[in-house]
Amino acid sequence: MNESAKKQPGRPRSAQSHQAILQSTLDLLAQVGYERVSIDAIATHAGVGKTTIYRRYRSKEELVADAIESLREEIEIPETGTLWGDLDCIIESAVKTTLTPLGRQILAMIIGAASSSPQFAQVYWTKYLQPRRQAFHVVIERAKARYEIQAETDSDMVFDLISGIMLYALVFQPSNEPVEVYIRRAIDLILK
Amino acid sequence: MNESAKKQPGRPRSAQSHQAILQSTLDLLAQVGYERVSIDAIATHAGVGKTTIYRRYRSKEELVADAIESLREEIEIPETGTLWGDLDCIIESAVKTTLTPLGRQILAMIIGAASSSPQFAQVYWTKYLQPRRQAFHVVIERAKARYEIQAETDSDMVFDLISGIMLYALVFQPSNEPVEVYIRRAIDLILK
Amino acid sequence: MNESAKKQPGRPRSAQSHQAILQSTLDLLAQVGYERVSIDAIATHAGVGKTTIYRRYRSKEELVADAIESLREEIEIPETGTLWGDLDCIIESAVKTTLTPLGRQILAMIIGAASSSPQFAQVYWTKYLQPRRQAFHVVIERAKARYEIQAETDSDMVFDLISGIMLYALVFQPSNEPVEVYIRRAIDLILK
Amino acid sequence: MNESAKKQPGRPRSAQSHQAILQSTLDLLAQVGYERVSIDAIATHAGVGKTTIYRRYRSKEELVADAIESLREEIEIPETGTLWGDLDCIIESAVKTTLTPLGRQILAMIIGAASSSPQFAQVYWTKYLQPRRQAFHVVIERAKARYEIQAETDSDMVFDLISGIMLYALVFQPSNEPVEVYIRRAIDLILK
DNA sequence: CGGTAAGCGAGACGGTACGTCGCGTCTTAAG
DNA sequence: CTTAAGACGCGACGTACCGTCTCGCTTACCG
Repeated sequence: MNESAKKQPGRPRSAQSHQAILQSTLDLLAQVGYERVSIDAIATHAGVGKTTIYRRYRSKEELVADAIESLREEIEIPETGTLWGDLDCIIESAVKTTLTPLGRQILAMIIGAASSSPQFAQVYWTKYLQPRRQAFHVVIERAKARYEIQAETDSDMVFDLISGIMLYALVFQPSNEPVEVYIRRAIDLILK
Repeated sequence: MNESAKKQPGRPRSAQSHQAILQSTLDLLAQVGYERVSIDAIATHAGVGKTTIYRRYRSKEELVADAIESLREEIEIPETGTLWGDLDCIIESAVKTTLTPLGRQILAMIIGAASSSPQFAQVYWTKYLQPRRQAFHVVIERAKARYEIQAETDSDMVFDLISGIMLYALVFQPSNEPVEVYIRRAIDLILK
Repeated sequence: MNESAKKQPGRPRSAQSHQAILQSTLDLLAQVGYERVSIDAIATHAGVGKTTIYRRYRSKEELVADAIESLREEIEIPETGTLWGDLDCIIESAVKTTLTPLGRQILAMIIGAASSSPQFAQVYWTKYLQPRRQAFHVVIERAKARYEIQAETDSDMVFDLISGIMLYALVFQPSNEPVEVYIRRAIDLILK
Repeated sequence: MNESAKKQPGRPRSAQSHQAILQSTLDLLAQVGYERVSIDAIATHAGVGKTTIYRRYRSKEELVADAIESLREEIEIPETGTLWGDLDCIIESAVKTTLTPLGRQILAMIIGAASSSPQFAQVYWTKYLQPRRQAFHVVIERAKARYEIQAETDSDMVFDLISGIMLYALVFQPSNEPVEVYIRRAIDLILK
């Protein structure tokens, strides 16, 4: 079958080291932030030589990007029977993954890199946001079928608005309410 | 009037150097991004000693923050007579200032810093967003008076949604349309 | 006789690789000097894995020592019939083997190592200098028998003086004459 | 006078750091040898940043060369009244400075470098050996005036022979006698 | 003649030192 | 008392070798 897979000579790269590197990267990233993580620190924390990191990644950016990649969990489409039940699931899940030190750092990095290397943000868009947008589409279609919302609602735009307000709330905390409540209010306004 | 102004002895600080520093900071910020600007480079580019920078700012962050501050233009509340006329002005102005390399860098910086030092984002919120939110409030109130939109519309939440979708669009370019058109569609959805 | 020689099982070590390693070591040693030779480079140049080198030698020092060992040619005692005929042969041979990039590197290495590990120089002394000293002794004894020089001449000391001046000339080039001429003048002075 | 001397702007290089660097270099050089000294270690030992070293020297070689330079003491021409009195002074002084770990390391380095960059040995020759050769010339001339040795003796060649045998003795320890005694015997043979 | 044990090439591994760069501070002389 | 210049201590960067450790193969011998 995959005839090229097992052909390369020499000692194979250690999956264990690989995992340790990614985990340490995420740990330290959450602790001290992107700027202040040093490759040396990651290597030490992972019990690994710097070489082993640089063999896999050309730079801190690449390493961090892959570390973030690695923790992308499965998207599951909630099905509670009501629109707001589904939405609450989505909000909770999104808030949970984004409203952490690590989440903030990742977003900051993506936005920062987006300027110099747009494909970086593109990856995040393709791998992370796009699938959720589609899951959201399903939720909205179901709600339309139940006549909970108008048939002409543009689910993509609604998703983008929700993502936008979450990004915004994350950075600026525009309200004194808990984020979840604020988000729910916003969605309420969008969906009338 | 300001009797204390001319009191301190010695050579006064050069306003010319000050300006050169800010301009160079913005130039290089737009060119290479926050991370890769070096104080040395700014000093050289501005024809100024590093001392002169560090006398005014304690760190790169402070310098960059002030440089960004310095280009904040006056907020003017548009008054075209119709809600959409006003909104178009607001959108155009916002897009114009944000959709540039410099704009992106600034946002990236704010979001990045927001994680480690929240007061950084707070400054941006207070000095930049808050006034615009208030201006937006005026525009919405006028529209309410003209019965263009419902009286119970929460102008702050609408503003946040718009800001959010702009932030989001800026980073992820979720659509193939020009940003302005996309934003306008979004606002349309919000205001029904 | 050597009943243990052919007993060990498994694949025997490749004499071809062995030779390639030694040759590559000497080549690179002459090209870039002891410090800058890397085992990796030797392995690559010899078309051999690093393992194959480290199975034979514990360190770069050992490898280089053996490589040098390997090129030690037979000492032949010249017999031209006159003292100076013999001496000329000795000088020419010595100059020829020492006044090359490789020769210099080897000497440098020996002297360098002599400080940290005296047995290194001792090996060179025992294996290289001692036999020549004895050959020289024969030449001198013959000259004494021919009454060309005084009977009480200490051949060892003369040999050491000659070796010393050659070492010295090699490093410092104290004269504008060709080395051979300079050496001959020195010997002349020693033997009156 | 020296019109160019005091013109350069900026903070002058710290003579104190300079001294600390040289001293630490010599200390560590004597302790662990050229190969095993690390710039980091020198910097730490000297209480100095690596930058400060690299601002002055491009490489370890350059640094070490200058450190060695720095400890060159004054040459004084002995005047005991007899040739052998003078010679004993010279021998003792030479042995004292060369027969130390540091002395050996220095010689090793010079010889090693001589191969790749001959001007390195040339410096040592010009700055160290040449002056001693001249001092030695004076000693020999005085002995000639006292009719202690033949008038046609070539003092340079004698000096070179002595230097050579010392270099040789230093590296190979060809005899069981103390070095001073061995050297004295050698000189005796040269001068008949 | 097929098993077994060492050798082989390739190359990844945990380290150490390298030489460079940027930080924010300090020290000059010049204004 | 500020300025331009630039040295300072520090610490991270990414590279190059070190000597060790797997890998999946030969390659020879021995039972």
